Amino acid sequence: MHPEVQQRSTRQRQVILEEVKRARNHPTADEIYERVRSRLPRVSLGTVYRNLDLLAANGDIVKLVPGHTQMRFDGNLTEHYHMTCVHCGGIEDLPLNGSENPVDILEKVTSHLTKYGVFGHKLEFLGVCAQCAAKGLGFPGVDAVEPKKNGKET
Amino acid sequence: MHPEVQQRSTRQRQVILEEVKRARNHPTADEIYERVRSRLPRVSLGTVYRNLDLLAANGDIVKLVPGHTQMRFDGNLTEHYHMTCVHCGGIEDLPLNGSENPVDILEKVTSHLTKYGVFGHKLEFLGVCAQCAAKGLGFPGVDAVEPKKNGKET
DNA sequence: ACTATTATTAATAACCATTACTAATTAGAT
DNA sequence: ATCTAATTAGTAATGGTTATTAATAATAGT
Repeated sequence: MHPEVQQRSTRQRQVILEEVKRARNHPTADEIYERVRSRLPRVSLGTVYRNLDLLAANGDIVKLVPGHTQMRFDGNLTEHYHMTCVHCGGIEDLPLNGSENPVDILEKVTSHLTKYGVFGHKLEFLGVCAQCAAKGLGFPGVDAVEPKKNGKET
Repeated sequence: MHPEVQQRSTRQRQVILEEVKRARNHPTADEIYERVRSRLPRVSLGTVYRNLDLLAANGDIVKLVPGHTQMRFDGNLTEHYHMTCVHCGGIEDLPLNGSENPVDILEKVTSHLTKYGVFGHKLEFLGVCAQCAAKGLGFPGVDAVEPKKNGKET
């Protein structure tokens, strides 16, 4: 390909990498920013963002990207699954015949990866972490609903 | 419980519901806004957002919420799975013993729902929709990388 | 129908995570 | 030591969503 853009080794970059490696909690960019700032007080937030992306592109760290960024709405109330297009971010229903549970679906899809343009999946579990459980927070709907500023529902 | 907040029937709300029901493409809030605006030109974007949430709370439509909003970073390069806490949004590794593929994991987890605070999962497939495929876009990394304004990697 | 109450609205400002911009700095090659 | 382009700090801009507020309008009670 084209001549590779040579990458320089900066103190900022190596500290950012160290802090991500050290963190045990899948930190956000601003969490990394704070950690780095305690060592390099003049570091810029933009520098942190740029290097996190760069390090992820290098494969030194992993960037956890949500399946989609904007909220989307569905008038179809029947249980079904979705496919997010990695190009346009659009969501469409995944036509699945005769499967009723996620395990069956996953098996079916992973065995016919190329059909419907599917080449992978995002699997994410929902739950309550130990820290929140310790605060008495339980499963949503089951226990008390945490107070909202406005009394609005999610 | 407390006296239910009575809900009024407004033209805006019913049009918004109609448009979500009619849409075939899991529209975003601003897409709904545009559709509604063609029928009610003076509708406000805030009204659309508020009613979408309200309709979703009523169970009339479904709100597709991304697993997490902020980007997160992981220094652990070994393949593993994550759990998003529905309360704090934090991500933690899911301790799984002896499983190596998502199917096994899903089976294990869904059969021990209460363990580790897991009560559900988000399953999202990644692929290329028909529209993008028609434009010649293929799987990322396999075909041409779409041009970025800045030449930056994701 | 009339009024009172209060949910709802339009309009706009605020918010927050992320990205873009720009002039100054600095790593690394010559 | 010098040169050059990658990188930075600082800051502005962006985009999706939420909050605020005064005006409007849906419903219950009369």
